[in-house]
Amino acid sequence: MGDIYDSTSYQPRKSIGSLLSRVRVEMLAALDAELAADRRLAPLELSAAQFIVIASLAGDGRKSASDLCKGISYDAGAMTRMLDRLEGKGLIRRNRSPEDRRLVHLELTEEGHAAYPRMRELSLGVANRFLHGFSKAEARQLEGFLTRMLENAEEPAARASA
Amino acid sequence: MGDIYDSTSYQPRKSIGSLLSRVRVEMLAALDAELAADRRLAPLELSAAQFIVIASLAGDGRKSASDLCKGISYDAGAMTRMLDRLEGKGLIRRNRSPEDRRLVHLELTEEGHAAYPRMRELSLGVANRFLHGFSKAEARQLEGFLTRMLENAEEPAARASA
DNA sequence: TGACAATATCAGCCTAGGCAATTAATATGC
DNA sequence: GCATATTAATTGCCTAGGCTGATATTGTCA
Repeated sequence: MGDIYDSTSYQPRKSIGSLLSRVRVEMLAALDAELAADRRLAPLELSAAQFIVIASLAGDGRKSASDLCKGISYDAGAMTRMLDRLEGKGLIRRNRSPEDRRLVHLELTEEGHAAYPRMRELSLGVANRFLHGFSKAEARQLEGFLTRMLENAEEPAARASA
Repeated sequence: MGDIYDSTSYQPRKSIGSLLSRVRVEMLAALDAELAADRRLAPLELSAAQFIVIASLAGDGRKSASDLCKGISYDAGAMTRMLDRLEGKGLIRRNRSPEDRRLVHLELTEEGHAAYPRMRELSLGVANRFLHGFSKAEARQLEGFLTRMLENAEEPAARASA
């Protein structure tokens, strides 16, 4: 249960952090390419980031902008502008909440709902491609590892291994 | 060996891609925080991205800018500017190659070499913190999973699962 | 050798996220 | 009730990466 990396053998460029970043870059690039190549979705010029927002809204109906930010650790200012773009494309709608007028409730438009299944399908294809050769058990294990790393992130800098 | 995710159960926000992005964000933020908090390194105002470049140069001596770009899939234009910054901080040196005058050989300055061990130490601490509770076998397994995903990225869009 | 392709670096423009300050609305404490 | 704190959304400013084209240098091929 001790430290995983030690001072003599640790190679930053080959560590899990670097690998993670590179895999992420490749997955995002792959999804962007799919979104740009799809005949139906190409005109919308969607990015992977925008897909995540739409997927969040497609999941459980009505959310506020700040809910989204918390959910995907995204800057609030950047979120405002992303919502501007998605609204401009006619994929989402903003509604001031009557109960709490600070809030803006977000929902997919009909067009957003119509486009989502295809987006989800492309995303699924990319995920499966990157997991090619994995058994289902391995994939679940990987999910578990990443989840545990996220939980470890919560702990406020426990000053491990000075 | 079939697909990992299927159309009925796939939840984009909870898939490996999303998890990966979130873990990466947290790790980068943690490293940025460490770099900013360290008494010795704080004046250098280093970012996690800059650390990766320095780590690459600290590894095996002399590389060119394009070598770096290929190694970490980074834009060439962005690399030029990052090297400008690192040169401005006195951490690296540029040398036009005499053999091939298109190339710029890069190397750490004395100050760069002096600062690197501490940077590496902080990075190691962050990595170990995120892997808290992992056995060494699990960590190796995770490295293997990510490496396999990277290899899967190579295949030019095999049109899996249309 | 000479035309043309390829490569490395760099500079300009665009996009987009992070941060700080602002505004509006609500919650809290006295 | 009123002053203060808190929260949500927004805006402006800054930074930094991605893309395109320009320039210099080298490789290729006839």
